Amino acid sequence: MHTFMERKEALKMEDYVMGNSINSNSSFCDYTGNGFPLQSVFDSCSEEDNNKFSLGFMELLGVQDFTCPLFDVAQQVPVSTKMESPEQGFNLPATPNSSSVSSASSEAVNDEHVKVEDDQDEEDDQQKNKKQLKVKKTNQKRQREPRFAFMTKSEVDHLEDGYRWRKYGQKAVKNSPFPRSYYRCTSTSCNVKKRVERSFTDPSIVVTTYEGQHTHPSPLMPRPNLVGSTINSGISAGAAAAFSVPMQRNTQSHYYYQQQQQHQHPFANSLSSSNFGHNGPSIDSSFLHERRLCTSGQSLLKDHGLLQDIIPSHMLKEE
DNA sequence: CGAGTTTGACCCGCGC
DNA sequence: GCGCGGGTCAAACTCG
Repeated sequence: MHTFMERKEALKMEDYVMGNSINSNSSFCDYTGNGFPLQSVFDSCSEEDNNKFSLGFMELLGVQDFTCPLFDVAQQVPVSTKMESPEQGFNLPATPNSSSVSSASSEAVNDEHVKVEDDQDEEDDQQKNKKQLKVKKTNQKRQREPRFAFMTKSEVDHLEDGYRWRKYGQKAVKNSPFPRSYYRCTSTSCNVKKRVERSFTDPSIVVTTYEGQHTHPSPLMPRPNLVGSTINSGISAGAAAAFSVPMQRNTQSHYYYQQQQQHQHPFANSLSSSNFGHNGPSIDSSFLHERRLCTSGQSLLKDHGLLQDIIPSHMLKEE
């Protein structure tokens, strides 16, 4: 946990990636190729997911139409394992009980089954736990929450975003001297996770990946629904709350607000400036264009404005 | 003492 | 099938 002063100091450093070291030192492809795969940015990308994405996660962002074509890259999760409907998927709070009906139900059944089996051998508690874990994993693995990643130039790894996080893991990242930290929202029944890692191409850049949606208001942001309006963009408050992008809070609102005024929040800027949330077709084509260019993997990053903060790296490529 | 962090071990998916 | 890497768990530890 960083003190306010530390945060403040760090935030002074905060300078959304655009026009900064990343594009000067490396392309996004370089970047994503180093411990931050494209799918990690937005990896809910199957055709089916695209629909869900557009109806759920991106709906939260106020974006619908542009998502499908945008996020069909690098999809790795089998379609059949994903949420069965938007209502069961991204639209619902990412709680263990509701993240996926199919998952939750099957999980419960399997858990029960496993328990019955293992009760025969009481000494096998550990094994039992592992079994349950295994079952859980096999069922949970399939469903992936939509992820949202953005990069921030900051000296501190863990950016304050209004939510409380508990670190549950840290892993060394291949090809990177910087470890990746795993955080979970401390609120019970809220299984939002985030990963924080530092770009090794530019150690001053922190890559934060959010996964899931908060099922509760920010403990440090008593009226989260005001955030959306404050941002003055197409982004919904739900999206802001869901992905808890570092933004203004009561305790640090002034600075954050200034950040937003000067740089604008990545969400705010990119979304509003791109007609996010208005189902505008224009954004679709432009993003599509970017994405195509990106997937071609040829171009260098240019200044997209703040889009670079929230748009997956593969979308940030530009001719 | 509770909440959060650290860290080694484990599991799983994926690529070869 | 095997090895690697990502993601998670959970015991031990730290801190307030």
